Amino acid sequence: MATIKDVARAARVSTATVSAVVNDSAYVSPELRSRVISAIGALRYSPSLVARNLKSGRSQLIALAVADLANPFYGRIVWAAEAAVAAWGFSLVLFNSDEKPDTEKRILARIRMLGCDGAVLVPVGAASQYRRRDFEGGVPVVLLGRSIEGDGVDTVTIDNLSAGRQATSYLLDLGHRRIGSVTGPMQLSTGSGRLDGMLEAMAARGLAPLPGHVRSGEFREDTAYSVARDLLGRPDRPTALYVANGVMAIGVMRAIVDLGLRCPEDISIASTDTVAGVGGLKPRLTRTEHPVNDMTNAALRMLVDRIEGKLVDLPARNVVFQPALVVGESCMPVRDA
Amino acid sequence: MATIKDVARAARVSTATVSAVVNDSAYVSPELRSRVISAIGALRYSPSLVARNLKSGRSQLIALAVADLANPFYGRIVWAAEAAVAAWGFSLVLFNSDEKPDTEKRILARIRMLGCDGAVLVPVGAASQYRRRDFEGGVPVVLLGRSIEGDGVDTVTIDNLSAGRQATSYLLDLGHRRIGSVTGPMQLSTGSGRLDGMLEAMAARGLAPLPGHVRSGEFREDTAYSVARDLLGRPDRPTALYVANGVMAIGVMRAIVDLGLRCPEDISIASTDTVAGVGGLKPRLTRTEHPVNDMTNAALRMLVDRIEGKLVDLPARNVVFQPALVVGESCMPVRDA
DNA sequence: CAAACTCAGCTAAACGATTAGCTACGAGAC
DNA sequence: GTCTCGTAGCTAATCGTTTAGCTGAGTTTG
Repeated sequence: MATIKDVARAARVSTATVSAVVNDSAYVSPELRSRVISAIGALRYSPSLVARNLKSGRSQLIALAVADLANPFYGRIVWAAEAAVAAWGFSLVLFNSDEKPDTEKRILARIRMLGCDGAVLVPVGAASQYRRRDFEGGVPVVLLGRSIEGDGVDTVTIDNLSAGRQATSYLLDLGHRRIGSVTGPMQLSTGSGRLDGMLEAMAARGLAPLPGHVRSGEFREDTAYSVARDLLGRPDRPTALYVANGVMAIGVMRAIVDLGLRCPEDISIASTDTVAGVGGLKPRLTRTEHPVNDMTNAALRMLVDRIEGKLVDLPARNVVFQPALVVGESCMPVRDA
Repeated sequence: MATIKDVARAARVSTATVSAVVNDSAYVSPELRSRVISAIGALRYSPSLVARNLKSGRSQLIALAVADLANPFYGRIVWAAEAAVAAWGFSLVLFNSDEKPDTEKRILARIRMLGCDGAVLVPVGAASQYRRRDFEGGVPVVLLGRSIEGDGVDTVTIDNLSAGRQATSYLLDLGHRRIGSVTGPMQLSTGSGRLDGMLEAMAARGLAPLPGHVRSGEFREDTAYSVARDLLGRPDRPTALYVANGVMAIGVMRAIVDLGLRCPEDISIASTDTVAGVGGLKPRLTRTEHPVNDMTNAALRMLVDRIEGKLVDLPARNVVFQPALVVGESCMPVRDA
């Protein structure tokens, strides 16, 4: 690989002149400029970002650590983040913490070593270990999707309470009273928040789920499948279910099919989040959706602001997005028992 | 951020000694070693990969450029690649060329500037611009998923011919004769290969699709939707369709629903590839599946071999994986007309 | 006892850029 | 003709590591 010295030698100028041409940072006479340019072409020179970054202290890298890459929801975040990062002139370094706090810790250390200019994190665990700018030293961070007690750090989240409330209210409006829920881990805001919203909606009408009708577990399809199989196998099974995320909804649907039940005839399903691209298959889920693109863009905008130092002294900001109810065909009015 | 000099000063040793302790690259007396270790702890020192990489010429970065991040198929590749890259001790830099050759070109330049140690590329366009080790100078590359004429570069692909043949043969075995196809761009091996496989299977029984029953377009849901709407709206519509990828299959399914048709009663669908997580929804697709994990791991293993210089002189290898037919409920025997 | 080894730990030169500060040349002012 | 000023382009320091090669004290050997 050709270096700036090779170019300087070939063009019979100093490295400073080459640098000036490359970065357009100082006036260079047309004569020398053209010599430099043709030397660059001849040697197929491209400046080393590594060297440049060592000098400047910037790496042009933004890290994204998601909680579970296997979940298509995070796939959409990755997609949006890549586009946003590229638009800002950075490159995206992707990590998967796989819902494991230990892995996340290693990732944070790695992000620091790589000298990433900033990081967007979907936090794992309930830890308040995330502090702005110095969560592990120096790197600005924005938390995405899940909120964390440990304050002082910028966050972008969804209103989980509202998500649970909206979906459940829809079921209640259809006349359902015996509503169950398959929800995520209680230590995550996305788990407890959505369930709280569901309970709140029911409480507002003087209702509460029957004992055993609320189950929580990991945000995974197979977890949801087995939980749903059990829950729906009971004699007092609910007439409707609120499912707290997209892949879980798929698992629940699979359980319904395998139990010989039909959706929505035998059981109505409303969820928060869905899996993109299942729109063509029957029944289309009734669910609340997240503005994934807007959320991701907001997170990156906040991060870049921090990186560019505009907001050094600003206190942490917490942006909350609202979910929207999208009606499919997975719910129908309750049949009189 | 503390540097190696700070640590050296605090521990009253030279930077060489600190380096020796950090990298375990030379014997250091227990006395000095412990001084260094405690200084590292006190200063929260972590070595700068940027500086290290400048010296070593390695970046510990592996780039992955996929053709379309919005396609869940690539989501699975990203997932598998992140895991494999991390297991090898590298970090993953992710790019989306969005099926645009221009974007891909910029990405290649960027990969080069970042000094990535290697790159896995899902090539866009038919270009033979990809040459091993010097496709743009210096960076080892493995092409994944699509093959390219321009030889001399390692590739990992799927047997597209076989995929098309298997899916179509299944439809033929069910008695279908008027089979159509919604397939991808002909300039991509994944487009033409799968169609060729389909035609081959039909030809083997002395058949061929009717004119207008074979449509090609971008590998996108909305493209497939409109193509399918048109194709299935015709009076001589096929009794079965072979759809060349997962998101297209979703689009076709949506078109079927919107036209008031039923699958599989009115039309059978067999596809290559599917969208993960739709397993719970009806009807489950009959499709050929790619061993995405194996393919991705194979690509990374080949890349790492090149990076470590084991195979400098080895000619390019082309590994081809076999698709497997997975039977769902989207097909049924043809009804006698 | 001096020569020959060992080897822990140090000094300093890279790696490939950026950039502060210097040089030297030409033009304008008197 | 000299002095000043402006400026194109150069020299060399710097970023934070790694590492070749050196130093000097301690040990062995004849």
